[in-house]
Amino acid sequence: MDTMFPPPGNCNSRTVIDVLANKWVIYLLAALRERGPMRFNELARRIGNITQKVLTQTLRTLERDGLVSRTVYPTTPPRVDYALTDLGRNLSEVVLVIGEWSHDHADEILTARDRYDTKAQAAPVPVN
Amino acid sequence: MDTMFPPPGNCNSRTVIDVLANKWVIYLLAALRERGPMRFNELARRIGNITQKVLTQTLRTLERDGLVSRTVYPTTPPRVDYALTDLGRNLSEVVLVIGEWSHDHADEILTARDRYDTKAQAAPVPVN
DNA sequence: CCGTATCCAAAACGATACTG
DNA sequence: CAGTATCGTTTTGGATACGG
Repeated sequence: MDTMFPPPGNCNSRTVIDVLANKWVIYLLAALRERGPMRFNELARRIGNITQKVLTQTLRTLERDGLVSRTVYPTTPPRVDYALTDLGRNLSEVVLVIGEWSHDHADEILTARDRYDTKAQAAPVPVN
Repeated sequence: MDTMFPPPGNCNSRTVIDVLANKWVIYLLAALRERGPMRFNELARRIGNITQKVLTQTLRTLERDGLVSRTVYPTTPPRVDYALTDLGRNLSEVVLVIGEWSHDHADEILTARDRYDTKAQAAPVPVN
């Protein structure tokens, strides 16, 4: 592979990258990886700050992409389990790498951000 | 680390993950990793389908986060080079992992997507 | 060449109400 | 419990024009 992301159109890699370029997808894959199969509301609580609508949407696209499986148990009330497929578990390894890097370097990013904002603040902007 | 993405508020990891959850960021880091320092228009051509506005925006946030450095050579016409910082180069390793996975599994995703769409199509929807 | 500024369209997201 | 449907807002992105 001489070039990783050949400019567009004919490049399949990009369509996959676009899947991962979504924070909800990353949180979801991470949660399912950590805890195994989970129910809808369980996932919602675990992720936090996600609405039903977005959770549903995200789960559907992951199902469509063959990364997550959906199993319905016809009980009352209904029970629905979401789990990683083999492909999804495989991808979750990548997510694990992302998570570890984030954990390890979060403070460096935040520090850089502070420094940048402080400098911007120091610019000689007239009071009015 | 018992839990990778503790639900929100107090979690620094998430703010970093949110940086990477952006296709332009991923493309940019990949391009700079592959080819070393690049000029503005060079980056634009390399990535393709990105507008000046978005390229500028993305570069600024990466600069703010300490991932990319910006060097201006005061020639006429001006020359501006963008390069990975040490931190950015470090993160680009993660991007490399993403890129490789995408390359290797793109067809599986696309196949799953086709299968899903075909099934949806097969649903017994009345003509009207 | 390397941007910024502005306006506009499209997509993502949140809140809320309702259903099997 | 596990969703769907609708509406309004916010965010993101594209197109274009202009400036150092």
